[in-house]
Order: sequence, then C-alpha cells, then structure tokens
Amino acid sequence: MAVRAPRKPSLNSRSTRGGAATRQRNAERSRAAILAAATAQFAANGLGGARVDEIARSAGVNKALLYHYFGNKQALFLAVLEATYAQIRGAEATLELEALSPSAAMERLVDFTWNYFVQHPEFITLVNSENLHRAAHLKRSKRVRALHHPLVERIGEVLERGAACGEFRAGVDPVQLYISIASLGYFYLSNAHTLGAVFERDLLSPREREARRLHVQEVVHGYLRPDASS
Amino acid sequence: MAVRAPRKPSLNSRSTRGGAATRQRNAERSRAAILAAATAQFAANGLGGARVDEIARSAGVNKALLYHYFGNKQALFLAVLEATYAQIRGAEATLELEALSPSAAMERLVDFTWNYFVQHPEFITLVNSENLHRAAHLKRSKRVRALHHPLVERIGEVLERGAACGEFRAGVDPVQLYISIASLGYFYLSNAHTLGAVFERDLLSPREREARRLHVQEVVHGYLRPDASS
Amino acid sequence: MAVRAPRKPSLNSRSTRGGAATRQRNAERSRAAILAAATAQFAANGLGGARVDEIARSAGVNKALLYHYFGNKQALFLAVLEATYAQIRGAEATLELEALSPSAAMERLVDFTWNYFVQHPEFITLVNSENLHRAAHLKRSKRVRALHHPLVERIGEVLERGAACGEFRAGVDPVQLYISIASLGYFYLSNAHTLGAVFERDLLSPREREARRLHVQEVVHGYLRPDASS
Amino acid sequence: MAVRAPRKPSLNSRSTRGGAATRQRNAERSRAAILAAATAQFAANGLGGARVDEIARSAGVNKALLYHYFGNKQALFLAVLEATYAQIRGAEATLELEALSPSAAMERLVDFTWNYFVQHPEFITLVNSENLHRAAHLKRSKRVRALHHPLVERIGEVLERGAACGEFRAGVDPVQLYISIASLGYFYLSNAHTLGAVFERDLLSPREREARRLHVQEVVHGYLRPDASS
DNA sequence: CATGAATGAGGCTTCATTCAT
DNA sequence: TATGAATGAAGCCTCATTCAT
Repeated sequence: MAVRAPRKPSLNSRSTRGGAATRQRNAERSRAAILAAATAQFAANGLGGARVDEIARSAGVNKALLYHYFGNKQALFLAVLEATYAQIRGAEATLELEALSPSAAMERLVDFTWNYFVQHPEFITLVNSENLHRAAHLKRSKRVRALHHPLVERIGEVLERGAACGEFRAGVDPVQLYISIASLGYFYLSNAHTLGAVFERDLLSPREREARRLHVQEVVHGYLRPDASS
Repeated sequence: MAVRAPRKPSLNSRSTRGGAATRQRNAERSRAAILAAATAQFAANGLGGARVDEIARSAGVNKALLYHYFGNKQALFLAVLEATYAQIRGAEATLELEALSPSAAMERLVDFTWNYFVQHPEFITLVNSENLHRAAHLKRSKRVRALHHPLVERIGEVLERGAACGEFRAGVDPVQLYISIASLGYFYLSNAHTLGAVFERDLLSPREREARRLHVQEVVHGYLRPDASS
Repeated sequence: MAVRAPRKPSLNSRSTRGGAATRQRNAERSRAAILAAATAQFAANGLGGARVDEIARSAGVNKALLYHYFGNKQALFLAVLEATYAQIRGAEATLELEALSPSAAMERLVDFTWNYFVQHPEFITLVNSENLHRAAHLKRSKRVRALHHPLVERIGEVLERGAACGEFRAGVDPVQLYISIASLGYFYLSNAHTLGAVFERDLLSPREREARRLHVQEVVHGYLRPDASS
Repeated sequence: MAVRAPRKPSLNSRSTRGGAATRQRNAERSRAAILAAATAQFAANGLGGARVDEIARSAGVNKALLYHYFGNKQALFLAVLEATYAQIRGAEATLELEALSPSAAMERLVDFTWNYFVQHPEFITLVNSENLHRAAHLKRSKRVRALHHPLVERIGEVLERGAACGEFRAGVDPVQLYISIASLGYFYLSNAHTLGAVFERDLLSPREREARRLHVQEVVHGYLRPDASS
C-alpha cells in the first residue's frame, strides 16, 4: 500500500553481450546520446518547450538514466550549453589568424562565424533560450567564461596589427567588433522567419544566404577601413 | 466626521449603470487590459512560458473572458505580435526622414532603432519567441506585411539620395541595410545576458549602452561612406 | 510543439441542471469531499503513503481541482489535521465537566477520550504521521494552538475542585495528567497490532477493549486518589 | 622525510588478501553496516519514507548487495524490527527484578522502560511505522513472539510478590500493566512534537523530561498501592 | 459582458528493483 | 563478494481549455 510493490522481472531485457569494456563504453555512449538528443530538442523547442520524455526516447535510454547522469532538466540544459560553447570556441581556435594578414584574418573570422551559424542552427536557438532566462545557467559556469578569454585576445591582436600597418582604423574595441560580426549573421539567421514574413523574401535560400555573407563582409570591411581623409 | 471615500469602481464592475455604450466601453477596456497583460507575460516568458492564468489575473479579468475575446493562447499571441509591430512601425513612420540630408536621415534612423529596442525590450523577446516557432503566427497575418512596405521604400529613398549626392556608396540593398541596422542593436540587447556572462562585462550599464550606440553609428556610417579611392 | 495543443471539447460533460445555487453548493461539496477523502487516505497510509490520485478519485473530483483548492499535498494534510483537531476539541467542549463532581468529571473525561480514540481511529494515524514529520505542519498553525487553551483550563479547574474537597491528591499538573489519560488509550490502540503480535492477544476484540477501558479508569483513579496515610 | 601514511582500507576493499575467512568477515561487516544504516533510515523516515538508495549509500555498499543480502525493502525492514526488539528485550532481561523488593523492582522496570525510550528514539519510530502497516511484517516473525514470553512472566512474578506482601493491589494483569508503563513514556516521546506544538511547551527539554519520568513513577506507584480503606 | 467551477492530458521527477559482469 | 548501468512504474503537480450560468 504505502510501500511500493516489488517489481516483477521484466521480460524484454536486452541481453547485451560483452565484457566490462562494453559496460563502460555504454555508459559513455549513453551520456553522449543523451547530450546529443538534448541538444537537438532544446534547440528545436527551447528549454521550456523541450520534453524530457522526448529527449530520453530519442536518446534511446530510460528517463531515469537521464536523471541519474544529469540531475534535472536545467542541469542538462547547462551541460548542453557548455558543450555547445566549447564546440564553437574550439573550432574557432583552429583558425590560425596570426598566420594571416590583418585583412585576410578578419575576412576568415567573418566567414567562419557566418558559416558556423549557418551550419549549426542549434547554437542560435540554444543561446536565445538561455537569454530568455537571463543567462541564469551560464552565469554559474566557470568553464564557459574561460573559453572566451583567448578569443578576445586573438581579435585584439589582429586589430592591433591592422592598425599598425594602416589597413584598419585605430581604437576599435575587440569585444564590440566581435559582437558586431556575430550580430550581422546571428540576427539574420535567428530572425529569418519573421524578417522573411514581413519583407516577403525567402532569406534562407542559397542565393540570399550568399548575398548576406557578402554583405556582412562588406559591412565589416567598410567599417574597419581607415578614413579616406586621414 | 469622516467622509466615506467613494468606492472606486472595479475595472469591469457590473454595477455600472448605462446601456450598450457603457458595456461597449467596458468591453474595450477589458480587451486592452488583456492585451497589455499578455504582452508583458509573453515578453517576460515567451509564448511557451507565459501562463494564461497569470495573464488573466494580471489583467484583472476572468480567464473565460480572455478566451471569449481571443479564442486561444496562440491567437492572443498573434494579436500581441500585430500590436507590437504596429507600434514600432507607427513610431518609425513619424521620423520624417525625407526632410533630412541622407547622412542625418540615416543617423536618425539608426538612433531611433537603437533607442526603440532599448525602450521596448518586450519587442525583442516577442520576436524571438515568434522565430522559435518559425513565424508560424506572423505568416498568417496580412496586416503585418503591409506595415513594412513603406519602411523599405523610405530607406531606399534615403539611400538613393545619398548615392546621388556622393555621401553614400552606391548599390546598397535597403532590406540588407535595415537588417544590419537592426542586427547591431537587437543582437546586442537580446544577447546581453549571455554575452555579459561570457565576456564578463555588464553590457547593460548606461555607459556600455551609450558606447554601443556610438559603435553602431560608426559601423553604419563607416560602411556607407563611399570608397576613398573612388 | 512547445505550445500545448488546444483541447478538443470533451464528450462526457456532466450536464448538471440547477441555478447558481447549485454551483455554489457544489463548490462547498467538492471541498468537503476532498477533505473527507484526504482524511481517510492520510489516516490509512500516512502522509507519505497517501496518494493524491487516490484522494481525488475517491472524492469524485479531478486532481487539478484538489490542487486548486488546497495548493499541494502538504497543505491538504495540514487542512486535514486542523479539521481533525477541531473535531475532537469541539466534541470535548460539550462535556460540561463543571456540572459534575470532580470524580465524575474525571471519569467522564477518561471515558470520552478512550471512546473518541476507539471511534476515530483516523485521529491516531494522522497524529502519528504528523509526529514522524516532527509536527512540521502543525507548528505553522495558530488555529490548532488556540483550540487547546480551554482544555487545559477545564482540566485544571476539575483538579483544583478535587484537591479542595479531598477527592484528589494535590499538585497535579493538568497537562501531565491529560497526556497520561491520552497515553493510556492512544498507545494501546495505536500499537494494538504490534502489541497483539508480540503478546499473542487480540487486543481489539470487544471484550479486551472493554477491559482496557476499565483499566485506564482504574489507573487514573488510583493515581488521583489521595494518599491513605494523609 | 615524510612517511607515507598507510592507506586505510575501505570497508569492503577488494584488495584484501586472504581466503574464504576474510571474505566471510567482510560479508558480515557489510550485512551489519546495511542493518545499521537501515535502522537509522527507517527510524528517521518510516518504512515508506526511507530510501533504499540512501541506506546503501550510508552503509557504504552497493544497492545490489543490499538486495543480495536482504531480498527487498520489506524484508530488510523486518530484519531491522527483529534486531530492534531483540535489543530492548535483551537489555530488559538483565534487570534482575527477582532480586529486588516488589516496589523496587517495579520502580526499576519503569525507569528502565522510560530511559530506554529516551535513549533509543529509533525504537519508537520503527514500531510506529510497523503499526501503520498493521504489523504485517511482525506477524510473520516467530522470533519476536518468543522474546516476549519471559517479560510477561517476570512482571507477573513481581506483581504476585507485591500482592502477597501487601505492597500492591491484587488482580493486576501483567500485560495491561506493562502496556500502561510503556504507554506513559512512549506516547509522551512519540507525540512530543505535536503535544509540544499544541500545548506550547518544549516537552523534550531536560527539565521537562525529568518531570515526566517522575510523573510516570507516581502514576504507576499510585495505581499499584493498595486501597486505603481495605 | 462576465464568472467560478471543473477537467484531461501531460510534464518533471523519484524510486524500488534487476541486469550483466 | 561486489558493482555500475539501466529501467518500468508511478508520484506530484501544472496548464490550456471548457462548462454552466
């Protein structure tokens, strides 16, 4: 009555063969599967709209396991956010901007950023969802903060080189610039649906997307080029 | 002696004497109260996160009345969206860009856009929420589409005047430009929480906000100024 | 997706006839039905063992209504406790102990207490459950405290009269005495199952119950009678 | 140089060399650890409220081991109950009541009972929990029944001696008396939280506890003393 | 025009228990 | 003897929506 009745042995047990290695591997695999499924679900529906049931189902595991590994929905969301930021900053770190001329470095950064957003639409929705919650989860994460120090430094270095050799205007704040570079792509893609609806243009067609990429390059380049009169 | 204070009639007190006209007025008042409450709630929590109960409560009306007027949550959300877009486009329409030099007109548009976003944070969350739903509601609204034709025309006119007199570069797509102007402010404000967390800067402090406004002006102006070599 | 789909009209609506009075009456009736069902369930299974589903089902109402009226399981439990204490103290208050001789008054109080416990076994389980939780709910209830002031006063008055006329020993603390009177019955009934099991006696048979009632009377009377030597 | 501190072997460390004997010893240790942890958890939360997870964790063993040794939660609960009853009856058996005068013997029994309840609060909660389940577990245990025969006999012997020498009234049922002795302490302690809340007294303070002990002695003695007139 | 009562469906989370080694 | 991985069932609670007046 008040005590839960003992569970009868289930009949659909999966008799996975394999040694301790298999178990171990499955543990990692389960965690990864949950994280991947959660990323997809949170991206598609936001934190509030995602369903734990659906995440577990599409990860191929039991809901209880999800809670065993991640604690609760919000902690899982934070885990997803951390993995997501680690991914973009990790990819970004391979750009080797130092090896390029300032203009070429900036062009590559702009292209990378745009392309990353295009190829990882989940990044945008996840970050939007986190902003709806005023970054409540991210604020608690030291890991994510640490990821961003090198980014700012690298951009600052490019700007300095560019200013020194006369390719760029001087006095540009690397954080402001990075936010602008991100803005021009992120907003376009994040708001493509409403913008497309109100301006009656399919902003996500390949042609329009390519046009936008060029436009962003032009805006950034146009802004950075030094004043004609100086 | 104490004079009894007149009882303030409740928003929709049924004790109001009067015929159809009074009833009509109360109806209008109720509708408006619901819409205002819904705007606040949807802005604060998104479509999925907003609670019909809470909207009704904070509007001071019964839930059933809300359904009576608006049908369901999604229809209410669309009503909020339409009102929200009408508001920004209406305010924008009073700018009288035609009366200004191209540069001044552009500056005013940029300032207006930035300031509007700052002063109407609900606009951003509402539009984000609609984008999470792939503009499913907006696509059904003719009203909103119509609101945007004049905007594009007006910007196009400024760009043409600017190109003609040499103040601006030629060949700029007004839609692309408008999206960029919006991007630079919207993204900054929409993502201020996550950006603030990862860059460890309070991007919403008055000082930082003013810095951003100037930066946006510079980016737009820097981009539009004609090439030095031409 | 993220937004819950609208509910289709249910087909099993109960077309209760009747005017506003019916509605009103049903509201009270629903509350009362929930409280009664909750009392039974909490008594049978304790706070932790009771099931909200079962309470709602046996009250003939929807779970959501239960939450609408009572907030949550614990608040419902407190409501049950308050009603339960009000009941016993209310019944007790009709005893008119002042109209009886001290001995007769005490006898009546002992009988009442024993009989109440016998006839209201739910009282015992509910109070036990609350004690398992260290009276966490009761401590927050002013209502219950107020109920007990008259009880102590009334017992004190009987004791004083008894001591004055030589029927009782002097210096008895009314609270200690009341606790003892309650003990002798409550413990017997509350622990009848374990005591019955270990002593191999059916302590709840009518004969044994009557024997216990007399025993309690004797213990109380034996204790209160003044010392022979004095 | 720093001398490396010897690593304390974990409770069930598998690195322990040795044959079956060692394994046996660890097994015993694990069983005991589980039983102790279970006693604490069941006492603190009742059968329904205790968590198998928590028991295993605080015993420092794996949950599966717990099931390996005890079968299931309810069987573990019974094991705890049996050990608990064995403990109190074992301690009681050392009282040597036969060596004392009837009055002194009774006083010692009352004191022992009270003190045991004070020092073993887990006894009370465990027994209460078992009563909530109508002694379903205990009824199946022959071991526990056997423990209680000597108790009844010993009390009966004291009562007879007391009646014979005129110290006690005649005709007292030893089971009734034992239940009353237990009642007066058990109920007070078991219900200290609710009684304290309603009577607004801290019944568990040292001073109040001592007052209760004396009161119980007085009640038992007052009841047992022979009638003055006879 | 307005309302308090009521509900079905589903959401997050917990828990006793078993599996495979 | 011992364990980490995994799960089915169920528990508490919420929420958009409808009913009856």
